[in-house]
Amino acid sequence: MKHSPNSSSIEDYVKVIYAYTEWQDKPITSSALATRLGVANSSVSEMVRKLKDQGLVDHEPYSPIHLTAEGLTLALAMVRRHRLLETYLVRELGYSWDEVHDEAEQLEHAVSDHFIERMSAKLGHPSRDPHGDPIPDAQGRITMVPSHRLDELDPGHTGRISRISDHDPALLRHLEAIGIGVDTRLTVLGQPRFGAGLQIAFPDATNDVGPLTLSDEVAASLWLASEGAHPDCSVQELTGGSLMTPYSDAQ
Amino acid sequence: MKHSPNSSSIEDYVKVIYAYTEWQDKPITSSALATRLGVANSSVSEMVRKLKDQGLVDHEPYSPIHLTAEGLTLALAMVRRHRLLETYLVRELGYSWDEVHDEAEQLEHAVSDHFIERMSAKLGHPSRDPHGDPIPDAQGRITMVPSHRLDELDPGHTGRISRISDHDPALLRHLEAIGIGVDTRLTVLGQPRFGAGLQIAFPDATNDVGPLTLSDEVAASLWLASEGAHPDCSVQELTGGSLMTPYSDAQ
DNA sequence: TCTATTATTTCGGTGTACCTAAACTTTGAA
DNA sequence: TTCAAAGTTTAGGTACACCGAAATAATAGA
Repeated sequence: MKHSPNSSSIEDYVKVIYAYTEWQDKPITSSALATRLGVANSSVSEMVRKLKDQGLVDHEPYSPIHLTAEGLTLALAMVRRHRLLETYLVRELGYSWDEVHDEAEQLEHAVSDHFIERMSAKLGHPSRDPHGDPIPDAQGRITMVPSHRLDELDPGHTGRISRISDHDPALLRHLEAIGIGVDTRLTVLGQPRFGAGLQIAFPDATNDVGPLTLSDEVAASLWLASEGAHPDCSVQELTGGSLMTPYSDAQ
Repeated sequence: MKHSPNSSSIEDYVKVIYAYTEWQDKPITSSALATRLGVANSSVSEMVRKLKDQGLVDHEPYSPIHLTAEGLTLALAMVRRHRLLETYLVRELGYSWDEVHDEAEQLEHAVSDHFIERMSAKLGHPSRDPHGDPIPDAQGRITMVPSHRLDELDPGHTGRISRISDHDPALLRHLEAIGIGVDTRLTVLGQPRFGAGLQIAFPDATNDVGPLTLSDEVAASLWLASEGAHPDCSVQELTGGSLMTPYSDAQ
């Protein structure tokens, strides 16, 4: 029932379980969790049993792992912490885009709720972090934006980058170097195939370095929000038991 | 020799050992360390052995504990972290005087050196925290101010409060309520005796609530810097092996 | 100087979060 | 339908930072 002295490992496990389903539906498996946390499979089995005892996950042996409503609440609180911290480090302490992740990773376990809310207020309660990821509010609600992974789009699709995965600093520097950031406008030219890469162009004069080829790996780290039709924000309630499902463009 | 994965317990032990000798000379004993850390004596014995193995303290069984040069360097780094964090929380995030200690206590183990230096720069490299305690610079040097504990002064002594011990939030609120803060000007009227209290007056019109009696406990938390003669700052090098000795007024 | 008190250390044991290796399920290819 | 490969859990073990109780050293008073 209660998960009293919120150890930072528990917070990490729950956060990774949540993150896995943030942009797709398949629940996480034991080994995927182990890989993402950088621990042995056996450590995951043991820890998942503990998370289950504390009511944070549902789990049957040899099956994937799901967050309970309580686990989801904790996960969203951690995601809020992480993304607010990243935003704060960039805006208030002059961190560069690619430096913030590791610092936020440490800080998210150490700061108090009071600290988080002060920070949020000082920043004007932002709803996106520097990578374009949505920041849950204090009640765990998230503002969603219609978006697709670049490597899942057809040629001709135009929009602006709404989100960039923040796990590889080298990638972030590379993207910055070639002029791609959150809100950069792009047109998809050639369809991506694994190993073949993705052709894109910058419709904006400001970024006009002509067509560009991105590797599949890079394309998979970029999300494009369509222009027109769904400009921004369908809000979903996430506090209760309902899992977040990313907006699915049915065009 | 090396104290590689700087566990936060090690940091706490070293910090407390240092703090004990910051305002007087007697080295700390095993049991005093245990009390201040809130752990059992047996835990201290064990941990001190480890600190000795890592070259952070000198210690013979049944004797008091001294920091080595290396230990002092680590302690001063932690003190710098703590005091810069307190200053930052007050100045940038609107924390009140009495809220900062616990938050800083957590954060000092989690933030990177990069974070600390950004913060220091943003604050204009302050040399005092909100309690008036000196902040060591990045090389571990401290700017000292001549000062005495209020309960060690004779009647007639006049000066301004230069430092207030930050360990009791209730005390801080009380002092604020009766108009005493860092830089408040005071005159000592009646000599303190244990259990009897200390008589003081505010020479400043702004604080003129007349003579006041403070308990010995409160008086022991207040430091008075003399006016005139020694206005501010004799600087001592603290990086190497030399322990800090508080300025001693020979008048 | 001897003893009683106090201070400190040693000893055996706890919980957490890891690990490797072995045992066990599940899955999918033949 | 079977069985080997892949995925998962169990078993046994480590390091860390604690604990209380027992043993030992220091100290101070008679």
